[in-house]
Order: sequence, then C-alpha cells, then structure tokens
Amino acid sequence: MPFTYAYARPALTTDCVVFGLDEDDIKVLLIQRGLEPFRGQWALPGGFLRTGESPDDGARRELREETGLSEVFLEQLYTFGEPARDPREHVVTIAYYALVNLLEHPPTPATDADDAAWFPFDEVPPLAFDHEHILALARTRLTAKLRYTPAAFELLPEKFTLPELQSLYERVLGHTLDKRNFRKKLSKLGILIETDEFQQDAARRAARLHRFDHEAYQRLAKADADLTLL
Amino acid sequence: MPFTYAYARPALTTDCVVFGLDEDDIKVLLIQRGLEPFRGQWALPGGFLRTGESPDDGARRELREETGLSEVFLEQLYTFGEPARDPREHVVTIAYYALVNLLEHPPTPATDADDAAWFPFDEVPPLAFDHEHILALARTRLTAKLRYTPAAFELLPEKFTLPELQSLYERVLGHTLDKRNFRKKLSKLGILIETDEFQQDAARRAARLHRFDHEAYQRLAKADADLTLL
DNA sequence: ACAAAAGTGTTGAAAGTACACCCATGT
DNA sequence: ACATGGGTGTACTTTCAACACTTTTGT
Repeated sequence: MPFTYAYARPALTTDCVVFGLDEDDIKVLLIQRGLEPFRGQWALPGGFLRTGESPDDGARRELREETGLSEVFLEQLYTFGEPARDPREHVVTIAYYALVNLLEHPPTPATDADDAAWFPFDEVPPLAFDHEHILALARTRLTAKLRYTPAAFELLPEKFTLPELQSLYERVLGHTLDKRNFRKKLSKLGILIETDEFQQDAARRAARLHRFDHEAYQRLAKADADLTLL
Repeated sequence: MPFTYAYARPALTTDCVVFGLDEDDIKVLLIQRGLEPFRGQWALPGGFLRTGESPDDGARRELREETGLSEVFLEQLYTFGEPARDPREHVVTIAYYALVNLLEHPPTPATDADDAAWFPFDEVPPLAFDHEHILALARTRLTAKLRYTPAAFELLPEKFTLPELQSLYERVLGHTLDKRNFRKKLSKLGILIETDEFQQDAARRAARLHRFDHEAYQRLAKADADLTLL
C-alpha cells in the first residue's frame, strides 16, 4: 500500500543507546544487523517511526521488539539528520538513551532474527551508520546526567550497597572518589534510606543495603536544590 | 511532482525559538501565520525540512527566509512528535533555539507575507500548535545554558559593559546578583578583556567596555574547568 | 590469624556570601 | 551641587578535599 506526498520526505527512525550495569561494567546493548545495508555489522537497536506514533512510543516499541526490554528509563538524546548518514536515502533518526539494570531486567535475546549482545565500552565493535557518533554523545550525556541527577538509581537494583553506588560513579566519571567524602555528601542530601538488610553473597564483610528515597528526591527537585553528586 | 513511499511517513519540520536582547528585555521572535491552520495566530518561525538537507541547515534556512537572520548561534533543543500536535497530519518537528543581539542583528522584517515581531516573555500571545510548550522548554534551556556556559555573549554586542552583562544574568536567572561578587567571579575566570573604551550614550557616568576572550574560554573549556557564572 | 572490604571524623584550604562607601559624570 | 549609577575590599560562613585507622567476616 503505497503513500504519496506532494514533496519528498526524509524517512524517520528512532535509535536507542541502552546502558546496562552488571557487576563488572557498564555495557551497551547492540544488535547485529540481519539486513542490508551494513548486514552483519553491529548497530544500535532502532527502526522506523510509524505515523500516528509519538517518537517516545516508537523508541519504546522498537526497544521491546528488538531486545525484549520494557519499563525502562528512556530519554531523548538528540536528532541526527545528516543526509549522508544512511547510504540508501535521507534518514533522520531521533536518538534516545535508556538505563537498565541487568539484574532486574535480564539480558533478553532479540525476538527477531538479529543477534543482540552487551558490550563493555572499550570493546564496542565498529558500528553501522553514524552509530559510533551517537554512542559517543550518549556517553557524554550519561556522565552529565549522573552528575546532576540521581539517574544512577535506574541502573542499580532497588536495594544496593554504598560501595556499589560509589563504584558506579567511579566508572562513569572515570576517576576514583574518596569513600568518606562520597558518603558525607550522600547523607547530607538525604535521598537514601538505610535498610536493615545486608548483602548475602558477600565473600567478605557484608555491606548494608540502601534504597533510593523517591519522595525526598521529589521534594528537593521541586525546591530547585543542588543535586550534584560529584 | 509527487513522491511515493512503501510506508506512510510523518512530515518533518524545524522550528526555532529566537531569543534576542535589547536594552530592556529578552524578547522572542514570532511570526504571524499567513496560512491555515492557525491562520492569523502567532507561531515560531519554521518550516518543512527538505530531503538532502541536514536539520541544522534547514533550521538556518527557514530562519533566514522568514526573519532575515543569519550567522547566529543556533543549537538543537528537542524533537517533538506527538501525533496530535498538528491538526492536519502527523508532523514531527526538530526544535532549535537561537541567540542574537538586537543591536548587531537588527530586527529584520520577514521576507514572505507573514508578519514578524519581538515579544517580551510575559507578553507572548497564545501560540499555534504546541509552540507554547516548545517555548517553555527553550526558556528552561536558555537558563541552564547561561548558567553553565558563556552563551550570554551571543546575546550581547561585541563590546559590552559589566552592568549590561550582570543585568542580562539577573533577568534570565530571575533574581538579583551582588555586583562585587559577580565581578569577582568573572575576573577570577579570566574570560573578559578590558578595553580602553567607555560607553558613549550614558546619561550618567560611563561604564567601561569589555570583550569576551574566546581563546581563554577555549582553553578553559578544553581543560574541563568549571564555567558556572552563577 | 589473616586477608579483604566496610565503615567512620577531623582539619586546613578554597569558595561563596553578605555588606557600605567613594567616584565620575551629566544635568 | 546633586542625583545617578559605576566601581572597589574585607570579614564571616560554608563547602570541599585530603587523610588513616578500626570493624567485621569468610577462609
């Protein structure tokens, strides 16, 4: 069923950079393309936006179809539309990034024929289209996001230890943090709730589990408080 | 000359929120629509993206065609694509914001039939489509941008006085600043060059003119220095 | 008993904030 | 001469950054 317009239109897609945290590393979810162009190469999950579908919905749908992920933190990143970015024709893509924690949302295989896999940052293979460029911007944005908002809690399970949280920040920021200063800042902010539980599997001394205090955070955000967590 | 595709495609436009500074106020450039829908209502300048044209180029072209402005600071804001945002059909728009200073880029009239005019923030009329929503986001972004980068200098003429700069910050941030502390912070940053000139038209004591030190700024930005100017 | 990671306070430096007077100029 | 806005320094408070030892627990 063909569709005809008075003027030429670029095609519109959404692409999504999915960041996932496992015990060791922050990883990125990639799919191996089953179709031309760039067949067999790795790429960001994504696909064509349907008419009547908002870009947010489209990004969520593609993510669900290609990777099985749903109910994740998803935010628009940037729109890329250089005419040469797709060899076939002019394709404009609205890029998103998503944060998931790999323990609560296990790494589901793709539902269609394409292969999906998680890659640590420094082992990302060459990517199709301008996806390396998109990924680079997403990484920058992730750093900024974690610095100024408590988005880190989207990457962690509901209950987490302070060393886990600190280690997440250290890996994203690219440098180590002082344990005492890090905890001091957190406790002054008051967005963590101490639980009575401790981690179970610990090989050494078990760390206390904490939860994120959504309500306290809402209050602070509404009051325009400074939420930088270094 | 009609164009036919295998699947339906949303239309793609760019829209631009143009902020301009004159002596009194930060103003927004709006055009009065000459065509349906929303004929006669005020709206953001913008129009359809052509195939083979990058969104940045499209936004610049529309801005030039509709308002005569060129060579301005232009940055992508967000992409809006709710299917209901245009009553005709699904239109996705890539929104930009621009910063101009009204002394160096005088308020040129529109080249096509539409009327163009500058409105202070609190006198913006009801806008077509979801343009009020776009404008609100642009305002938030402008505040953040001025806070963390020296984008303020895009709004000012090449040579400006410190009271002008401070007043700009005060209007954007919505509160007053201490004169001495403001100057202290600026001089510590070292991104201003003192000239030997003074303002001419002053009704009272003339203030010294300063220039923005682009090179010093580049050096700082490259070194990831903290550039917050309150 | 020891190895390995969890947890906890203090001090000095830097930055931020509040605050008041003199100066230059046009009328 | 005076009214108006331009220009300047200091003391106090808060925040940031550096730093080392004790505790717990599994092996």
